[in-house]
Amino acid sequence: MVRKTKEEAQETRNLILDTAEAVFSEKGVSRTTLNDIAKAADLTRGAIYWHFKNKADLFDAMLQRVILPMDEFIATPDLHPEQQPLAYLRTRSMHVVRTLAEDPRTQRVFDIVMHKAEMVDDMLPIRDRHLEAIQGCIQTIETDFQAAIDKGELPTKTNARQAAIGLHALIDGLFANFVLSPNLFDLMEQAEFTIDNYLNGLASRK
Amino acid sequence: MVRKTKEEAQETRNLILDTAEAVFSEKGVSRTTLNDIAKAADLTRGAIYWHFKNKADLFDAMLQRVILPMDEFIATPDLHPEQQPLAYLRTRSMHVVRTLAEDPRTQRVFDIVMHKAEMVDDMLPIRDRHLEAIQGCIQTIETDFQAAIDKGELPTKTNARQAAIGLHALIDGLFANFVLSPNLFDLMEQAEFTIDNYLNGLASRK
DNA sequence: TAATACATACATACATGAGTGTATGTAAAT
DNA sequence: ATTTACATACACTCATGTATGTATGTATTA
Repeated sequence: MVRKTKEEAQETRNLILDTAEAVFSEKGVSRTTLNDIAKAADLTRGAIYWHFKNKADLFDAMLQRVILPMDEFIATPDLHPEQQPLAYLRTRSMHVVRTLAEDPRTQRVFDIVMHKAEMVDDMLPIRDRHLEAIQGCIQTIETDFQAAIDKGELPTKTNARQAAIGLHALIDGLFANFVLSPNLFDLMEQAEFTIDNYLNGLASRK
Repeated sequence: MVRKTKEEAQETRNLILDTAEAVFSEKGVSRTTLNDIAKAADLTRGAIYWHFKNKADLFDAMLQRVILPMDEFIATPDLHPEQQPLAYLRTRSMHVVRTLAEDPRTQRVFDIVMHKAEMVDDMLPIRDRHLEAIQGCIQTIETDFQAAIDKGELPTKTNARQAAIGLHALIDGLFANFVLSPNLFDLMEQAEFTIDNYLNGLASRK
Protein backbone atom coordinates (compact mmCIF):
# COMPACT_ATOMS: atom_id res chain seq x y z
CA MET A 1 0.00 0.00 0.00
CA VAL A 2 1.42 3.31 -0.92
CA ARG A 3 0.72 6.79 -2.05
CA LYS A 4 -2.87 8.06 -2.38
CA THR A 5 -4.79 10.81 -4.05
CA LYS A 6 -5.62 13.92 -2.07
CA GLU A 7 -9.13 12.76 -1.23
CA GLU A 8 -7.82 9.41 -0.11
CA ALA A 9 -5.31 11.18 2.07
CA GLN A 10 -8.13 13.16 3.63
CA GLU A 11 -9.92 9.90 4.29
CA THR A 12 -6.79 8.62 5.98
CA ARG A 13 -6.72 11.70 8.15
CA ASN A 14 -10.31 11.18 9.18
CA LEU A 15 -9.64 7.52 9.80
CA ILE A 16 -6.85 8.47 12.13
CA LEU A 17 -9.13 10.88 13.98
CA ASP A 18 -11.91 8.32 14.26
CA THR A 19 -9.52 5.68 15.47
CA ALA A 20 -7.93 8.03 17.94
CA GLU A 21 -11.37 8.71 19.38
CA ALA A 22 -11.97 5.02 19.90
CA VAL A 23 -8.57 4.23 21.36
CA PHE A 24 -8.45 7.32 23.58
CA SER A 25 -11.88 6.36 24.85
CA GLU A 26 -10.71 2.86 25.65
CA LYS A 27 -7.31 3.47 27.18
CA GLY A 28 -7.23 7.13 28.10
CA VAL A 29 -5.16 9.73 26.32
CA SER A 30 -1.84 9.44 28.09
CA ARG A 31 -1.79 5.65 27.95
CA THR A 32 -2.48 5.39 24.26
CA THR A 33 0.55 5.28 22.11
CA LEU A 34 0.66 6.72 18.65
CA ASN A 35 1.50 3.18 17.65
CA ASP A 36 -1.72 1.95 19.26
CA ILE A 37 -3.70 4.31 17.10
CA ALA A 38 -1.71 3.49 13.99
CA LYS A 39 -2.13 -0.24 14.45
CA ALA A 40 -5.84 0.07 15.16
CA ALA A 41 -6.19 2.03 11.94
CA ASP A 42 -4.01 -0.39 9.96
CA LEU A 43 -1.38 2.25 9.45
CA THR A 44 2.00 3.10 10.87
CA ARG A 45 3.17 5.98 12.98
CA GLY A 46 4.58 7.48 9.82
CA ALA A 47 1.07 8.25 8.63
CA ILE A 48 0.16 9.94 11.88
CA TYR A 49 3.31 12.02 11.94
CA TRP A 50 2.59 13.06 8.38
CA HIS A 51 -0.86 14.42 9.24
CA PHE A 52 -0.21 15.66 12.76
CA LYS A 53 2.67 17.19 14.62
CA ASN A 54 2.37 14.93 17.67
CA LYS A 55 -0.18 13.43 20.02
CA ALA A 56 -1.30 16.75 21.46
CA ASP A 57 -1.88 18.09 17.96
CA LEU A 58 -3.89 14.99 17.05
CA PHE A 59 -5.91 15.27 20.24
CA ASP A 60 -6.63 18.89 19.52
CA ALA A 61 -7.81 18.13 15.99
CA MET A 62 -10.06 15.41 17.34
CA LEU A 63 -11.59 17.88 19.75
CA GLN A 64 -12.20 20.56 17.18
CA ARG A 65 -14.46 18.31 15.13
CA VAL A 66 -16.89 18.18 18.03
CA ILE A 67 -16.27 21.25 20.14
CA LEU A 68 -16.17 23.86 17.41
CA PRO A 69 -19.76 23.43 16.20
CA MET A 70 -21.01 23.28 19.79
CA ASP A 71 -19.10 26.37 20.86
CA GLU A 72 -20.25 28.26 17.83
CA PHE A 73 -23.86 27.46 18.53
CA ILE A 74 -23.60 28.49 22.15
CA ALA A 75 -21.92 31.73 21.22
CA THR A 76 -24.44 32.73 18.54
CA PRO A 77 -25.36 36.25 19.50
CA ASP A 78 -28.21 36.12 21.59
CA LEU A 79 -31.84 36.40 21.22
CA HIS A 80 -34.36 37.47 18.68
CA PRO A 81 -35.82 40.51 20.34
CA GLU A 82 -39.40 39.50 19.77
CA GLN A 83 -39.05 36.19 21.58
CA GLN A 84 -39.52 35.53 25.26
CA PRO A 85 -36.01 35.41 26.70
CA LEU A 86 -36.64 32.58 29.13
CA ALA A 87 -38.34 30.33 26.59
CA TYR A 88 -35.56 31.08 24.12
CA LEU A 89 -32.87 30.22 26.65
CA ARG A 90 -34.69 27.01 27.44
CA THR A 91 -34.87 26.08 23.77
CA ARG A 92 -31.20 26.78 23.25
CA SER A 93 -30.21 24.80 26.30
CA MET A 94 -32.25 21.81 25.22
CA HIS A 95 -30.73 22.03 21.78
CA VAL A 96 -27.26 21.67 23.23
CA VAL A 97 -28.45 18.77 25.36
CA ARG A 98 -29.97 17.10 22.31
CA THR A 99 -26.69 17.40 20.43
CA LEU A 100 -24.99 15.38 23.14
CA ALA A 101 -27.86 12.97 23.62
CA GLU A 102 -28.10 12.06 19.96
CA ASP A 103 -24.51 12.07 18.71
CA PRO A 104 -22.34 9.20 19.94
CA ARG A 105 -19.22 10.95 18.70
CA THR A 106 -19.97 13.95 20.87
CA GLN A 107 -20.58 11.63 23.80
CA ARG A 108 -17.28 9.86 23.32
CA VAL A 109 -15.31 13.07 23.00
CA PHE A 110 -16.96 14.60 26.04
CA ASP A 111 -16.21 11.44 27.96
CA ILE A 112 -12.59 11.59 26.86
CA VAL A 113 -12.20 15.22 27.84
CA MET A 114 -14.01 14.83 31.15
CA HIS A 115 -12.71 11.49 32.34
CA LYS A 116 -9.89 10.27 30.17
CA ALA A 117 -7.57 13.18 29.64
CA GLU A 118 -5.30 15.10 31.96
CA MET A 119 -5.41 18.81 31.45
CA VAL A 120 -1.77 19.61 32.04
CA ASP A 121 1.40 20.52 30.16
CA ASP A 122 0.78 20.39 26.44
CA MET A 123 -2.95 20.08 27.10
CA LEU A 124 -2.99 23.37 29.00
CA PRO A 125 -3.82 25.50 25.96
CA ILE A 126 -6.77 23.20 25.37
CA ARG A 127 -7.88 23.61 28.96
CA ASP A 128 -7.54 27.35 28.63
CA ARG A 129 -9.72 27.41 25.54
CA HIS A 130 -12.20 25.27 27.42
CA LEU A 131 -12.19 27.74 30.27
CA GLU A 132 -12.77 30.62 27.88
CA ALA A 133 -15.62 28.70 26.31
CA ILE A 134 -17.17 28.25 29.74
CA GLN A 135 -16.84 31.93 30.50
CA GLY A 136 -18.39 32.82 27.16
CA CYS A 137 -21.20 30.38 27.74
CA ILE A 138 -21.95 31.79 31.15
CA GLN A 139 -21.81 35.29 29.74
CA THR A 140 -24.33 34.38 27.05
CA ILE A 141 -26.68 32.85 29.60
CA GLU A 142 -26.28 35.85 31.86
CA THR A 143 -27.26 38.16 29.03
CA ASP A 144 -30.35 36.09 28.40
CA PHE A 145 -31.29 36.16 32.06
CA GLN A 146 -30.80 39.90 32.17
CA ALA A 147 -33.13 40.26 29.21
CA ALA A 148 -35.66 38.10 31.03
CA ILE A 149 -35.40 40.35 34.06
CA ASP A 150 -35.81 43.44 31.92
CA LYS A 151 -38.91 41.99 30.33
CA GLY A 152 -40.39 41.10 33.69
CA GLU A 153 -40.09 37.36 33.30
CA LEU A 154 -37.90 37.16 36.37
CA PRO A 155 -37.97 39.14 39.64
CA THR A 156 -36.01 42.36 39.52
CA LYS A 157 -33.70 41.37 42.31
CA THR A 158 -32.56 38.24 40.47
CA ASN A 159 -28.78 38.02 40.22
CA ALA A 160 -28.37 37.22 36.53
CA ARG A 161 -24.77 36.12 36.84
CA GLN A 162 -25.42 33.83 39.76
CA ALA A 163 -28.37 32.31 37.95
CA ALA A 164 -26.23 31.81 34.85
CA ILE A 165 -23.41 30.09 36.72
CA GLY A 166 -25.96 27.81 38.33
CA LEU A 167 -27.61 26.83 35.08
CA HIS A 168 -24.27 26.15 33.49
CA ALA A 169 -23.12 24.01 36.40
CA LEU A 170 -26.38 22.12 36.24
CA ILE A 171 -26.03 21.22 32.58
CA ASP A 172 -22.33 20.53 32.96
CA GLY A 173 -23.04 18.19 35.85
CA LEU A 174 -25.71 16.37 33.88
CA PHE A 175 -23.30 15.93 30.97
CA ALA A 176 -20.53 14.63 33.17
CA ASN A 177 -22.74 12.11 34.92
CA PHE A 178 -24.35 11.03 31.70
CA VAL A 179 -21.15 10.22 29.85
CA LEU A 180 -19.79 8.62 33.01
CA SER A 181 -22.62 6.12 33.05
CA PRO A 182 -25.07 6.62 30.18
CA ASN A 183 -27.65 4.16 31.44
CA LEU A 184 -28.05 5.82 34.81
CA PHE A 185 -30.76 8.07 33.39
CA ASP A 186 -32.30 9.31 30.17
CA LEU A 187 -30.46 12.51 29.34
CA MET A 188 -33.19 14.31 27.41
CA GLU A 189 -35.90 13.52 29.91
CA GLN A 190 -33.74 14.34 32.91
CA ALA A 191 -32.42 17.55 31.39
CA GLU A 192 -35.87 18.74 30.45
CA PHE A 193 -37.14 18.17 33.96
CA THR A 194 -34.12 19.62 35.70
CA ILE A 195 -33.73 22.71 33.55
CA ASP A 196 -37.44 23.45 33.69
CA ASN A 197 -37.38 23.06 37.42
CA TYR A 198 -34.41 25.39 37.77
CA LEU A 199 -35.94 28.08 35.59
CA ASN A 200 -39.26 27.62 37.33
CA GLY A 201 -37.53 28.15 40.64
CA LEU A 202 -36.00 31.38 39.39
CA ALA A 203 -39.32 32.73 38.18
CA SER A 204 -41.24 31.92 41.33
CA ARG A 205 -38.87 33.44 43.84
CA LYS A 206 -40.35 35.28 46.76
CA MET B 1 19.96 8.94 56.85
CA VAL B 2 18.54 5.58 57.57
CA ARG B 3 16.10 3.62 59.60
CA LYS B 4 13.46 5.42 61.65
CA THR B 5 11.12 4.71 64.50
CA LYS B 6 7.55 3.69 63.71
CA GLU B 7 6.12 7.13 64.20
CA GLU B 8 8.77 8.66 62.01
CA ALA B 9 7.96 6.11 59.35
CA GLN B 10 4.33 7.12 59.55
CA GLU B 11 5.40 10.71 59.10
CA THR B 12 7.34 9.68 56.04
CA ARG B 13 4.25 7.98 54.67
CA ASN B 14 2.18 11.10 55.19
CA LEU B 15 4.90 13.21 53.65
CA ILE B 16 4.80 11.02 50.57
CA LEU B 17 1.02 11.38 50.37
CA ASP B 18 1.17 15.14 50.82
CA THR B 19 3.88 15.46 48.22
CA ALA B 20 2.03 13.21 45.80
CA GLU B 21 -0.98 15.49 46.12
CA ALA B 22 1.10 18.49 45.20
CA VAL B 23 2.94 16.88 42.31
CA PHE B 24 -0.13 15.15 40.89
CA SER B 25 -1.91 18.47 41.04
CA GLU B 26 0.91 20.16 39.15
CA LYS B 27 1.74 17.63 36.48
CA GLY B 28 -1.22 15.27 36.32
CA VAL B 29 -1.18 11.71 37.55
CA SER B 30 0.13 9.88 34.50
CA ARG B 31 2.92 12.35 33.87
CA THR B 32 4.31 12.32 37.36
CA THR B 33 6.98 9.80 37.99
CA LEU B 34 7.48 8.12 41.30
CA ASN B 35 10.88 9.70 41.14
CA ASP B 36 9.27 13.13 40.82
CA ILE B 37 7.41 12.54 44.04
CA ALA B 38 10.43 11.09 45.78
CA LYS B 39 12.65 13.99 44.82
CA ALA B 40 10.06 16.54 45.82
CA ALA B 41 9.85 14.85 49.22
CA ASP B 42 13.63 14.56 49.56
CA LEU B 43 13.43 10.79 49.41
CA THR B 44 14.11 8.07 46.89
CA ARG B 45 11.80 5.71 45.07
CA GLY B 46 12.84 3.07 47.56
CA ALA B 47 10.86 4.82 50.28
CA ILE B 48 7.77 4.98 48.11
CA TYR B 49 8.00 1.34 47.12
CA TRP B 50 8.35 0.46 50.77
CA HIS B 51 5.11 2.20 51.75
CA PHE B 52 3.10 1.58 48.58
CA LYS B 53 2.81 -1.16 46.01
CA ASN B 54 2.98 1.17 43.03
CA LYS B 55 1.64 4.46 41.74
CA ALA B 56 -1.97 3.30 41.58
CA ASP B 57 -1.77 2.14 45.18
CA LEU B 58 -0.30 5.47 46.24
CA PHE B 59 -2.97 7.35 44.33
CA ASP B 60 -5.66 5.28 45.97
CA ALA B 61 -4.27 5.92 49.44
CA MET B 62 -4.15 9.64 48.67
CA LEU B 63 -7.81 9.52 47.66
CA GLN B 64 -8.98 7.66 50.73
CA ARG B 65 -7.75 10.35 53.07
CA VAL B 66 -10.25 12.74 51.52
CA ILE B 67 -12.98 10.62 50.00
CA LEU B 68 -13.63 8.26 52.89
CA PRO B 69 -14.81 10.88 55.39
CA MET B 70 -16.92 12.56 52.73
CA ASP B 71 -18.52 9.33 51.58
CA GLU B 72 -19.22 8.31 55.12
CA PHE B 73 -20.97 11.55 55.85
CA ILE B 74 -23.09 11.36 52.74
CA ALA B 75 -24.06 7.79 53.49
CA THR B 76 -25.05 8.44 57.10
CA PRO B 77 -28.48 6.88 57.36
CA ASP B 78 -30.86 9.40 56.70
CA LEU B 79 -32.93 11.78 58.62
CA HIS B 80 -34.07 12.36 62.12
CA PRO B 81 -37.77 11.64 61.88
CA GLU B 82 -38.79 14.80 63.68
CA GLN B 83 -36.98 17.09 61.28
CA GLN B 84 -38.32 18.59 58.12
CA PRO B 85 -36.91 16.43 55.32
CA LEU B 86 -36.26 19.25 52.88
CA ALA B 87 -34.53 21.46 55.41
CA TYR B 88 -32.47 18.52 56.56
CA LEU B 89 -31.43 17.68 53.02
CA ARG B 90 -30.49 21.28 52.45
CA THR B 91 -28.38 21.33 55.60
CA ARG B 92 -26.61 18.15 54.65
CA SER B 93 -25.93 19.37 51.13
CA MET B 94 -24.48 22.61 52.37
CA HIS B 95 -22.33 20.72 54.82
CA VAL B 96 -20.75 18.79 51.98
CA VAL B 97 -20.26 21.99 50.04
CA ARG B 98 -18.63 23.60 53.04
CA THR B 99 -16.22 20.71 53.37
CA LEU B 100 -14.96 21.38 49.87
CA ALA B 101 -15.05 25.15 50.21
CA GLU B 102 -12.99 25.22 53.36
CA ASP B 103 -10.44 22.43 52.95
CA PRO B 104 -7.72 23.06 50.38
CA ARG B 105 -6.68 19.42 50.49
CA THR B 106 -10.16 18.34 49.46
CA GLN B 107 -10.10 20.92 46.69
CA ARG B 108 -6.79 19.67 45.37
CA VAL B 109 -7.83 16.04 45.44
CA PHE B 110 -11.14 16.78 43.75
CA ASP B 111 -9.29 18.74 41.11
CA ILE B 112 -6.90 15.85 40.57
CA VAL B 113 -9.69 13.32 40.25
CA MET B 114 -11.82 15.49 38.00
CA HIS B 115 -9.23 17.05 35.77
CA LYS B 116 -5.85 15.45 36.26
CA ALA B 117 -6.42 11.72 36.31
CA GLU B 118 -7.50 9.27 33.67
CA MET B 119 -9.97 6.73 34.90
CA VAL B 120 -8.78 3.71 32.97
CA ASP B 121 -6.84 0.49 33.47
CA ASP B 122 -5.51 0.28 37.01
CA MET B 123 -7.66 3.26 37.94
CA LEU B 124 -10.83 1.45 36.91
CA PRO B 125 -11.51 0.03 40.38
CA ILE B 126 -11.28 3.57 41.69
CA ARG B 127 -13.71 4.76 39.05
CA ASP B 128 -16.06 1.94 39.95
CA ARG B 129 -16.00 2.86 43.61
CA HIS B 130 -16.66 6.44 42.59
CA LEU B 131 -19.64 5.30 40.55
CA GLU B 132 -20.98 3.32 43.46
CA ALA B 133 -20.55 6.35 45.70
CA ILE B 134 -22.55 8.41 43.22
CA GLN B 135 -25.31 5.84 43.13
CA GLY B 136 -25.40 5.70 46.91
CA CYS B 137 -25.45 9.47 47.12
CA ILE B 138 -28.34 9.70 44.68
CA GLN B 139 -30.16 6.97 46.57
CA THR B 140 -29.78 8.87 49.83
CA ILE B 141 -31.08 12.06 48.28
CA GLU B 142 -33.96 10.18 46.71
CA THR B 143 -34.96 8.78 50.08
CA ASP B 144 -34.93 12.26 51.54
CA PHE B 145 -37.06 13.59 48.70
CA GLN B 146 -39.50 10.74 49.12
CA ALA B 147 -39.80 11.58 52.80
CA ALA B 148 -40.45 15.19 51.84
CA ILE B 149 -43.19 14.06 49.49
CA ASP B 150 -44.72 11.86 52.15
CA LYS B 151 -44.76 14.74 54.60
CA GLY B 152 -46.38 17.03 52.06
CA GLU B 153 -43.38 19.30 51.58
CA LEU B 154 -43.30 18.46 47.89
CA PRO B 155 -46.12 17.83 45.39
CA THR B 156 -47.28 14.22 45.32
CA LYS B 157 -46.48 13.80 41.68
CA THR B 158 -42.81 14.72 42.22
CA ASN B 159 -40.45 12.13 40.80
CA ALA B 160 -38.08 11.67 43.71
CA ARG B 161 -35.42 9.88 41.71
CA GLN B 162 -35.40 12.47 38.94
CA ALA B 163 -35.20 15.23 41.51
CA ALA B 164 -32.32 13.45 43.24
CA ILE B 165 -30.32 12.97 40.07
CA GLY B 166 -30.82 16.63 39.27
CA LEU B 167 -29.65 17.85 42.65
CA HIS B 168 -26.62 15.61 42.52
CA ALA B 169 -25.70 16.80 39.04
CA LEU B 170 -26.10 20.37 40.19
CA ILE B 171 -23.72 20.01 43.12
CA ASP B 172 -21.31 17.93 41.07
CA GLY B 173 -21.27 20.58 38.36
CA LEU B 174 -20.64 23.31 40.89
CA PHE B 175 -17.74 21.35 42.36
CA ALA B 176 -16.21 20.67 38.96
CA ASN B 177 -16.40 24.27 37.87
CA PHE B 178 -15.15 25.53 41.20
CA VAL B 179 -12.01 23.43 41.30
CA LEU B 180 -11.43 24.17 37.63
CA SER B 181 -11.26 27.89 38.31
CA PRO B 182 -11.76 28.72 41.98
CA ASN B 183 -11.98 32.45 41.49
CA LEU B 184 -14.82 32.28 39.00
CA PHE B 185 -17.34 32.41 41.83
CA ASP B 186 -17.70 32.05 45.58
CA LEU B 187 -18.61 28.42 46.15
CA MET B 188 -20.60 28.78 49.38
CA GLU B 189 -22.61 31.72 48.16
CA GLN B 190 -23.27 30.22 44.76
CA ALA B 191 -24.17 26.82 46.15
CA GLU B 192 -26.54 28.29 48.69
CA PHE B 193 -28.33 30.25 46.03
CA THR B 194 -28.43 27.46 43.47
CA ILE B 195 -29.51 24.69 45.81
CA ASP B 196 -32.16 26.86 47.40
CA ASN B 197 -33.43 27.81 44.01
CA TYR B 198 -33.57 24.19 42.89
CA LEU B 199 -35.43 23.03 45.98
CA ASN B 200 -37.67 26.04 45.78
CA GLY B 201 -38.47 25.11 42.22
CA LEU B 202 -39.40 21.61 43.28
CA ALA B 203 -41.70 22.81 46.03
CA SER B 204 -43.53 25.34 43.91
CA ARG B 205 -44.35 23.11 40.97
CA LYS B 206 -47.71 23.51 39.37
C1' DT C 1 21.20 -5.78 81.35
C1' DA C 2 23.85 -6.53 77.77
C1' DA C 3 24.56 -9.18 73.79
C1' DT C 4 22.54 -11.09 69.85
C1' DA C 5 19.21 -11.79 66.02
C1' DC C 6 15.92 -10.33 63.22
C1' DA C 7 12.82 -7.02 61.11
C1' DT C 8 12.23 -2.45 59.48
C1' DA C 9 12.84 1.67 56.67
C1' DC C 10 14.78 3.17 53.58
C1' DA C 11 18.88 4.05 49.55
C1' DT C 12 21.29 2.32 45.60
C1' DA C 13 22.00 -0.26 41.50
C1' DC C 14 20.53 -2.79 37.56
C1' DA C 15 17.89 -4.78 33.81
C1' DT C 16 14.28 -4.17 30.85
C1' DG C 17 10.81 -2.37 27.96
C1' DA C 18 8.49 1.04 25.73
C1' DG C 19 7.48 5.38 23.48
C1' DT C 20 9.11 9.34 20.98
C1' DG C 21 11.08 11.95 17.29
C1' DT C 22 13.55 11.90 13.24
C1' DA C 23 15.83 10.31 9.30
C1' DT C 24 15.46 7.77 5.38
C1' DG C 25 13.24 4.86 1.82
C1' DT C 26 9.74 4.52 -1.86
C1' DA C 27 6.07 4.35 -5.04
C1' DA C 28 2.50 6.80 -6.99
C1' DA C 29 0.30 11.24 -8.11
C1' DT C 30 0.78 15.73 -10.30
C1' DA D 1 10.92 15.63 -12.12
C1' DT D 2 9.31 16.75 -8.12
C1' DT D 3 6.29 16.46 -4.43
C1' DT D 4 3.15 13.76 -1.77
C1' DA D 5 1.71 10.21 1.41
C1' DC D 6 3.00 7.23 3.67
C1' DA D 7 6.29 2.85 5.61
C1' DT D 8 10.53 1.49 7.72
C1' DA D 9 14.53 1.89 10.52
C1' DC D 10 17.23 3.88 14.14
C1' DA D 11 18.80 6.31 18.18
C1' DC D 12 17.70 8.08 22.41
C1' DT D 13 15.48 8.86 26.71
C1' DC D 14 13.11 7.55 30.61
C1' DA D 15 10.07 5.16 33.83
C1' DT D 16 9.28 0.96 36.02
C1' DG D 17 10.05 -3.04 38.96
C1' DT D 18 13.08 -5.62 41.43
C1' DA D 19 17.17 -6.97 43.62
C1' DT D 20 20.40 -5.85 46.79
C1' DG D 21 22.82 -3.11 50.35
C1' DT D 22 22.72 -1.10 54.96
C1' DA D 23 22.09 1.02 59.22
C1' DT D 24 19.08 1.32 62.78
C1' DG D 25 15.13 -0.01 65.79
C1' DT D 26 13.21 -3.79 68.47
C1' DA D 27 12.42 -8.09 70.52
C1' DT D 28 14.67 -12.14 72.61
C1' DT D 29 17.44 -14.53 75.48
C1' DA D 30 20.67 -15.48 78.97
